[in-house]
Amino acid sequence: MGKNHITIHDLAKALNLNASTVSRALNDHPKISSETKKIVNQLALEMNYRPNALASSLRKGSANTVGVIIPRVNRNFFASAIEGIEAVLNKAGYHLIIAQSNESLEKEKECIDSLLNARVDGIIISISWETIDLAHLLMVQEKKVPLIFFDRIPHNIEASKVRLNDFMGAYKATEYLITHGYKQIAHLAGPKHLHMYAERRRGYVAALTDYGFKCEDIYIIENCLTQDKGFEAAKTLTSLDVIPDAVFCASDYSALGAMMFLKENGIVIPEDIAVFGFSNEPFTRFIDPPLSSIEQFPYKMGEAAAQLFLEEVKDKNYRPQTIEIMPEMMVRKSVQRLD
Amino acid sequence: MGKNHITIHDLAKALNLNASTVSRALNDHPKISSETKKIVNQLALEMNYRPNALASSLRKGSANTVGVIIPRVNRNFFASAIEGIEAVLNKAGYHLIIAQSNESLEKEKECIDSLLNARVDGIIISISWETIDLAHLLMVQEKKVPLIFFDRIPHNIEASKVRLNDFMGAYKATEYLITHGYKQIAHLAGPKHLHMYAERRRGYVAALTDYGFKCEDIYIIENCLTQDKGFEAAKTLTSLDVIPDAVFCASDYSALGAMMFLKENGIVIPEDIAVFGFSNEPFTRFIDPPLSSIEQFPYKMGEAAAQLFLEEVKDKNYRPQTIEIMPEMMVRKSVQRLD
DNA sequence: TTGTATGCGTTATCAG
DNA sequence: CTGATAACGCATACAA
Repeated sequence: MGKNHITIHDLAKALNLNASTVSRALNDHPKISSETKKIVNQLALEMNYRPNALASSLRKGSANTVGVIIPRVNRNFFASAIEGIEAVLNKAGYHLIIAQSNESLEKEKECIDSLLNARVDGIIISISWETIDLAHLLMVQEKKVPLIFFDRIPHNIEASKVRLNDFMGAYKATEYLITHGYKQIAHLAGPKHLHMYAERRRGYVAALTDYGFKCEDIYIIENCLTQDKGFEAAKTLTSLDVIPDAVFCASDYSALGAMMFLKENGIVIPEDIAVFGFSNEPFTRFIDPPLSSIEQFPYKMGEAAAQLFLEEVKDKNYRPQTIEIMPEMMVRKSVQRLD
Repeated sequence: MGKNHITIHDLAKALNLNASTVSRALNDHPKISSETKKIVNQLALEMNYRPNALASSLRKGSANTVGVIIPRVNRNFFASAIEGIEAVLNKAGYHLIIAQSNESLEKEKECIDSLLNARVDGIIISISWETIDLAHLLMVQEKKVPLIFFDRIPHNIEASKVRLNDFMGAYKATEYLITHGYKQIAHLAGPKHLHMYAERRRGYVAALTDYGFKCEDIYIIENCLTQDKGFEAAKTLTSLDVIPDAVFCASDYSALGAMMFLKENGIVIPEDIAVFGFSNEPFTRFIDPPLSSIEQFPYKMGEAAAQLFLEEVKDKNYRPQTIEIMPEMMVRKSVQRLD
């Protein structure tokens, strides 16, 4: 592998120049004659020279690279976020290294390690569900490597963050249901210890309270994020004395499961029961009836995270900032009564 | 950035050792005393030393890294493929650099450039739709960098490839429709110049022919891959003198569009018209009725591509190989007549 | 405008 | 078993 690569020395020799002159010519250094630049660049092209980014980065002390750690690429939300990050950072001359934690703290640590070893200029991360101990993240900060969180954010660490306003997303959805005549609104909730789900629950409760509704525990199904759990939840809810006429779900998947149960049992959506999801997964617009949901703007979140990195890297005495993305309702037939 | 990094020299100085001894100790070199190894590793831990992967790679002439170029991460197929590639290559000690071409030849060339500059040990690629000129890919081979294609494959280049047997996927789907009593089977086809769509069309035609059906051009809608095009196609097909009773679509999205038109116009799926898609997109199982489709096993394709790379890199006089993945039918309600 | 010398942090080679 | 030295390819301070 070693010997068949062309270096600036090869170019220099061929042109009777010094390697440093070649280096400068290739980098468009101001005090190199345009004549020299021309012949150097031409020969470089002819000989198919490619700069060794490794060597260059080593010398410069920076690889112009940002590491992105996400739980999985195979999720619409994270894939879109990556695209947003990439759009901003490419424009600024940075490359991306994408690493997956697979929802494992152990793997997340490994990702951090290799990114630090690769001397990335910064790390943008959405943490795994397992990440409670933050030692590895604090270590990144000790190394003075800019660290930006997005979407899944630990609260007990001082750093730049891009967060979704989950509270408002939930509030708006619940409010929509209330103002469109639904009276008994249930909630399929996520685990309490995860901040974003706690917030969604809080938004749901706040809307009910603000509009003078009672919030009853019996209408809140705990830890209900998957399709299966949603199915079961619908079964539970429809067997209550007073059956709810709407369900606000913390996840599109539990919403989907609930819809399946309802449809199988002849309960009409949204006439009998309305369903509202969260995340605006691609499938929501395709199912029958199309599922109303909360759009999180992952692309925008990615862009914002990248922006925060750029600011932090530019300004030496930068102070951590938090950007809040406001979600939007995507109202579809699953909540529109024909009246 | 430069000065606050700990190097093997720092460790060496602190321990009154030579840098090379430290290096060897950290790399678990056989002829270093276990005593030395212990103290070195301990100090490394204490001082939070991290090896500079850039320097190491430069010196070793390899970064143990493979580049993956795909059109977009935000597609289920490619995201799954990446996971397959990563699973295999991580186990073999390689890292991944993921680059997106955004379906642009220009961007694809840039990706190739930066990957080569990063001195990757190989490139695994699914080419963009625009990629007809292959100069940049041939150049990779000239540089003796292993190049593996998957899914989207140029035919006029000698290299290792992982391909889906599109022909059989289409054949099976069409055959299924035939053997389940459908008589007039239409086809929403992709662009003829793209090999995979040509193959799907060929499979469709072959099945019809094998079973003694006439294959009529009027039932083939050209260049029909999107939801909108599928919608229009359904409109066209249902206005024919003899309306088809089944549609085999080269894409799940055109299938979806067709289903939308049919449902809106009171045509019952699958009683009046059956619909078969291709790709097994996640949404296919959620829509109503669930859409039958062809599973392409992207994760498996990724694994296979990674395997090919490993073989090629191991064996100096390796000869290009092609692995063919056999797709499978996912039969769902969109083709199951209740009879 | 160009050349010289040096170092980025490792590792490989050659001694001892 | 360990040490000294050079080299990977490039970029920069300094000199000319």
